Amino acid sequence: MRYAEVSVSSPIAQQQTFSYFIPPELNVNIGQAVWVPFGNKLLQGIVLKLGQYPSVEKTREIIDVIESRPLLSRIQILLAQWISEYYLSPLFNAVALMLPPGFERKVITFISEVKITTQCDLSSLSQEQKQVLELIGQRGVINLSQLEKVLGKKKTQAAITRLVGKGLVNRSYELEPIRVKPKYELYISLAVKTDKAQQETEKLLKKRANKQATLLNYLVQQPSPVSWMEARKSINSSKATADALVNKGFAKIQQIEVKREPISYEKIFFSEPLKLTDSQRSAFQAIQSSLQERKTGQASSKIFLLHGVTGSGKTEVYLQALAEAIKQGKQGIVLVPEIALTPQTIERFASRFPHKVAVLHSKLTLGEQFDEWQRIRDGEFDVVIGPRSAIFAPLSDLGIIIIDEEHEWNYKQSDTSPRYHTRDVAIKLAELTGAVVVLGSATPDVETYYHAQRGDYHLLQLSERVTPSEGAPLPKVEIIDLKDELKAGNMSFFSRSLLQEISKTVVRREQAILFLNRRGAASFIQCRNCGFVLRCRRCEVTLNYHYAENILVCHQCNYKMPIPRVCPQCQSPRIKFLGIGTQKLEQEAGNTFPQARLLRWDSDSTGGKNSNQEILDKFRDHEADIIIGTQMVAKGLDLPLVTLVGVVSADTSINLPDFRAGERTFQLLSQVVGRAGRGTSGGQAIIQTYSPEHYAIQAAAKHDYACFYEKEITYRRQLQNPPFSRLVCLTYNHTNDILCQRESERMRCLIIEERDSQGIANLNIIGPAPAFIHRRRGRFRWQLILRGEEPSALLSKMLFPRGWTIDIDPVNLL
DNA sequence: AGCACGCCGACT
DNA sequence: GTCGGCGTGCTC
Repeated sequence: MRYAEVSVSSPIAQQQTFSYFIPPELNVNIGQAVWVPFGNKLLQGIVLKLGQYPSVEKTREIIDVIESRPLLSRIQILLAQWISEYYLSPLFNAVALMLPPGFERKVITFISEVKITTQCDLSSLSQEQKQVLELIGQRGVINLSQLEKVLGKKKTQAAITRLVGKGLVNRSYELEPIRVKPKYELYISLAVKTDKAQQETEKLLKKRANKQATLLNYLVQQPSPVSWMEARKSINSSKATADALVNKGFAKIQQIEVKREPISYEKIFFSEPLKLTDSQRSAFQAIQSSLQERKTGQASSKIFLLHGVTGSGKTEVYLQALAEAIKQGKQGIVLVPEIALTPQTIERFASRFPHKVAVLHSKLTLGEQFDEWQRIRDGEFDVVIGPRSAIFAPLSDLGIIIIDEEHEWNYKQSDTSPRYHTRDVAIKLAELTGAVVVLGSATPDVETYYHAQRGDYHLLQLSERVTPSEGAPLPKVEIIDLKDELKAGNMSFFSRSLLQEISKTVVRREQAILFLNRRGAASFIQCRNCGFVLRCRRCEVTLNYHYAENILVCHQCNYKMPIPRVCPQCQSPRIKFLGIGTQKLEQEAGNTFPQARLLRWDSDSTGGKNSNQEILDKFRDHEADIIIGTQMVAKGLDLPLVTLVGVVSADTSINLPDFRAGERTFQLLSQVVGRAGRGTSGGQAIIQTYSPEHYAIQAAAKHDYACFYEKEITYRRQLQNPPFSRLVCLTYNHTNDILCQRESERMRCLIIEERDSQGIANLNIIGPAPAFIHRRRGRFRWQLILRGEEPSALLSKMLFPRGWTIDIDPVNLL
């Protein structure tokens, strides 16, 4: 095996690997990270294959291995290759999902002057070139990106190219410094035998060196080296005291590698498995027997859908299923939506499997993430819990994958390539490892439920509510038609019914949730004189007014500007604020219920690391009576004092031009309505809407998933939308709208050509059309949507110029 | 993504 | 001529 097929971290690499010669002195294995020369620079790469022959005639040599232990297992390599092929993403991007946090290192370019300067032709140089030379002259070497900051990117590039051509300057490359390192702490221990130390303690006491005596005595009692920081704190010692003992040879201080731990076990106690209800037990037993079958290697991949309303005890089923997998010597992954990754969730798992639960989470410091990853690879954990990326945790023997709230859209990575869906990756991974997949939700994704109905997945139903009090009824839901309120002359945000119930709730010293799916105060501002509406300069959307900071904010690009005194178009000072957001609602609620204490929870009110938790804690401790918020309030955990949920407007998500708008609305409403009455006192919910007859609203009010599903699946079948077809969303970005349209039309023709040459039937091409948000961050966007049985197969043979993004199985089409 | 190379218009 | 601007092609 003299050649390696390497996936390199260059964007041009796309789907291919590159062949490199393995120098005889290097020991190169599959899955290893290596340094390779690529063009004129050094890149990181991962060895995916070894072979006797290269795939091209001319090869270069691998420079060195980065780490002797392979970073990727064979299964992970297969998974990365599948992701790259299926989602049409560059291979290295797929590989990178599985690398340890902080692994990737950028190349930094430096510019330096050439020593033998021939001074003759300096006069013929341009302004920029002279400037560059001058800057370099000051220090000898300069970072290219610093230079670009001073002179601008294009100018610098041009100037440097000419100067290099003339032989006046040189380029050199260095790697960005390693971002994470193992953490070391000072540890102190005895350097002599115990009896000798005790003798010395006596001597020290006689000499009245009490501090040294105390420390020495403390060290005598420790069986192993102790953290110097802890020792210092517990006996109030000082560095001078320790140094004195070290110098005399009685103690020694050394650097010991420590792992940063995100879970603090101080307040976590072991929890026993709970007694299961009948439906929980039969669900558990189905999973258990599948796990046992797997062990003997008989069954094919098994996927379960655990369908149960909030409070029906899905988590206990997960816990016992995990315990079963662990009993068989396997490990498990638990995926939760990012927002649900609160200390309570972690604690629930950590207390059942003490010190055996790893957390992977973007809010952890890079160092914590790095250590956690290393420890998972070292086999220190049985369970890994985290958001979607945790599916790539380096476990050696995976037995079970649990995806909680499987309908959550966050499980699809939509912003960066690879645009993968965690559920589909999990199913693929289960196929490769033989693991069992458990999908859990109260409102399953329509596509998931369809597969369960067809028997592709095994459906497990949890019918009754178990927590906190046996059989607590689901909240009673009232739908308010806002048209009737208008007719009755009620112009406020609160219907008469909601107003009354909020007052009653506050008086009873209970809590209420007010839900509104829009941030800010006003969703747009308009001139009363000429009708002009203020829009973002870079995005084709209205600017939202934010009350707290008294500014206008673009919810697409976060552009901020002060409120103009007069209309920019007609100079009229009569500007009005229209549309409602959480900030405005908070203000209104303050006026309407002056006696109530309010709290707002949306992405504007949460900034720091723990603030979500802080707000939640504050509310749970009854430091507020009413919480006002966006989707976040729908996902909070148990809030036993909440007896009223008010949906101020159910209409924000219902009218979006996306075939999943109904599903989205149903899920959101079901979730938020389910927040009421989780305690013993029961609860009720009020949904305000202008479309009271809409099936999603009706079904959510009745807590009737089956009813919603039947309607929804009928529509999907009629319009041939997923799960009856598969979609691909192609978006082209350009600063020029005309070019953008032209390119989209050209691509449409190419796709039709390819479709017909391959003889593919049943493939619709919708568009091109401007995207719902036509302009974002200064770039126009046009879309093509493909709908068919296997739309991605066709695209893999095509070439897409820069500016195109391809989203396979998109989760939203906006 | 960078970077080299090559072609074309503007200007000393 | 020469410089800068810009499109094109290449990286095992």
